[in-house]
Amino acid sequence: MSQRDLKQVGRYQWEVPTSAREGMHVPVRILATEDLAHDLIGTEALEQALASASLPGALGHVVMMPNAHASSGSPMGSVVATAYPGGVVAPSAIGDDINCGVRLLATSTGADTVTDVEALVEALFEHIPSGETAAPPISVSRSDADLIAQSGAQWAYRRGFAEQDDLVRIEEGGRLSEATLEGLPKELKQKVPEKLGTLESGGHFVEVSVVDEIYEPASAQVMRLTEGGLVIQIHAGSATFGRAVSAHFTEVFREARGGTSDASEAAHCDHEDAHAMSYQDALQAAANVGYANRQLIAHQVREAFAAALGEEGPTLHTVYDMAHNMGRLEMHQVNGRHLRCYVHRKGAVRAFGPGTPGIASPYRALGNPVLMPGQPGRSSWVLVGTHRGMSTSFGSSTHSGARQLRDGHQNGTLGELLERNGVAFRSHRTDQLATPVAASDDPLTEVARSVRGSGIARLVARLRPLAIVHA
DNA sequence: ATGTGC
Repeated sequence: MSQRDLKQVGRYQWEVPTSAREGMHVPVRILATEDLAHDLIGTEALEQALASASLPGALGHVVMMPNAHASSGSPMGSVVATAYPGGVVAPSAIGDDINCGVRLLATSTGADTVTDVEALVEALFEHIPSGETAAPPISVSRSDADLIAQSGAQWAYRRGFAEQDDLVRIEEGGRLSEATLEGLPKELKQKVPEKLGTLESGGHFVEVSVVDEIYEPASAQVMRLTEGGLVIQIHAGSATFGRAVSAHFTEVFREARGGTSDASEAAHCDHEDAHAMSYQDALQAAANVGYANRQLIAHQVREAFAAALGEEGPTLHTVYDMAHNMGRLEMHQVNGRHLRCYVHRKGAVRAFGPGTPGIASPYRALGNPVLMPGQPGRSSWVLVGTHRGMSTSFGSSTHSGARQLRDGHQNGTLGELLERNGVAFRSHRTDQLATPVAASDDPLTEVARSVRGSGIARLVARLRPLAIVHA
């Protein structure tokens, strides 16, 4: 495929036709500025998107987000919808860390009330386990495993780690109802309590930020956001369990095909197959572990605030909590027909437009809240889903406002960036601060401009980091 | 994204 295959189909939309590669059932649509779209030509990420468009039963088009990058199977930052029934489910189009996602908490007080940021980041670092030896901050018994898998964040509520108000503002109420651990190998079930309530040892983080700019005051108010207000983002997943589920079913699906399939081909399974149904149940269980995990971390954040700031400390309300690696059965308009679609979102979030069924009740009329963390040390965004996104991206937006670092575009390290921007930082890993970062300090990144320009979500607020606890 | 892996 060459540049000639990339056709502009909208101001921020580019399409690679099915003729670009043998076996494609649908085109690939890139939602990006011209620069970002052209940067994808010749990349492994685009090859992976073309392969995703070849999955049996693929519908409409494969969506590539502006910051899509190569992963295993489908690109991180892509949406693949398949016919249900008639199509397939592919774990690698969902992502290994099932229900990796983001929670946003907001306070009713201004960020300026926190005078000692160092003490706060220290308290967060102490209360939220991370690193290779991280263990759950509370006792999680083996018998908790089934409850966590079946009831997600609602398990946390019953154990006193959540408020009713939290549950209302978590996607799906923090609980998917078809989840079960039945039929899974014992070693796999044992993973559930292992790292619950921890940031593990990778790219996850807790970030304290200030609401730096509000683009839509009325929407911001519904989302409990005020200019200058203190907010907290939690980025975490299903605490090793999701990866175990993904690995297990990738193997199950490969074996079911006689083990003959090319290892480079994404493992997949017909939706009607019993193996796919078992996978769906385990997928929901892993998603519930993710919701429970972020709820438990949110509880620890509250404990840390109380420890650092005492009685004068702010109350932390949940704004929203959403998955960015997940698969769901949904209804969508595809080429004028209302169809049941199985929507794989990998590095992509649900961003339903106003009034769409399935949106958490406080936001039903507004539209699906979208949480888009940026690169550590730089801006993050809160957005809201649109009607336009329903037809453009199966009601999806990207999970990150950070663009991929291109060769030759690095300028210094994360440590220098944090120093320059006055961001407090704690991590068990000494190598994190040496991570190379991009040169651009433009607060409205090209990714955010691409999302806004393509119309899949509207910007509500921009967040500026004050302190980060990084895994 | 991660007690990666060729």
